[in-house]
Amino acid sequence: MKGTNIGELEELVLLVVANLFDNAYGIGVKQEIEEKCNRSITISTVHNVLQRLQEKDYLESRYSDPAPERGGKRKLLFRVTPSGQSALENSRSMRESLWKTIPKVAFER
Amino acid sequence: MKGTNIGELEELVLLVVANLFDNAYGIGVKQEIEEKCNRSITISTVHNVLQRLQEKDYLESRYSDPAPERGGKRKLLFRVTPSGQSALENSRSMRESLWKTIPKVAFER
DNA sequence: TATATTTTTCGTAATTGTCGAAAAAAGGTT
DNA sequence: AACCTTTTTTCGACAATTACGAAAAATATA
Repeated sequence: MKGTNIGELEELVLLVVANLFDNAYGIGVKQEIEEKCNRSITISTVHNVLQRLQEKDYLESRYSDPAPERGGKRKLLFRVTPSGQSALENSRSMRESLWKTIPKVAFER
Repeated sequence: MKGTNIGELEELVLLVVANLFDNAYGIGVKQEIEEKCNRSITISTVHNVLQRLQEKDYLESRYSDPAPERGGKRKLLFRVTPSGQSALENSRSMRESLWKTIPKVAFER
């Protein structure tokens, strides 16, 4: 079922957009993922995911004014929607409840 | 990069296997996902993921004795490996640390 | 042997994850 | 103006994961 589920990378990007708040555009997200998550990712991948999340209504976007710097093109800034917030909260609480009921023996050797 | 990441469904199945501990075989996992997670999934999908997780060394398996019931075929029982446990703990702590730093404004309207 | 039941394996299609290269937009150079 | 450099987004393609239906295997019972 398309659009109803949320993939692993999609969830990560959603969390990073929430963190960056008003600097959440492609390159900002890429850098945050590489620094905070110690995971390499290309800018194309980030943009692809951002766009898909917007189509799923988990993100919304607007253009910033162009920055007065060399190459300072306008940025496409993203923000988590209420649906996006719910999706995040749902996966979090689902996983937490599963963690809580794991019997100790499951991880004994 | 194949085998290095862990998908959303893979993580869920890993958590469910840990929960079921010594009843973690295909159908048990399917039922647990449908009941606890309120998510429908076919048995083929579950088996596919179980197998891939074993190839990634996040699960190990052994055959049970056949059950003395009509159709009681031997079950392929799964168990989370130390690598699997690490993978689970890593994604959990990564996400938790991202949750902690989300500014309040990010979810304000 | 034939049938019904439980479980796993196989083949295939849709969605998600991934990247390289091209296109756009802006400021600086000549 | 014409050209180059930088920042950023868009496009096109392919790989990995997610998802099913149908077939095969193994077992008990008739």
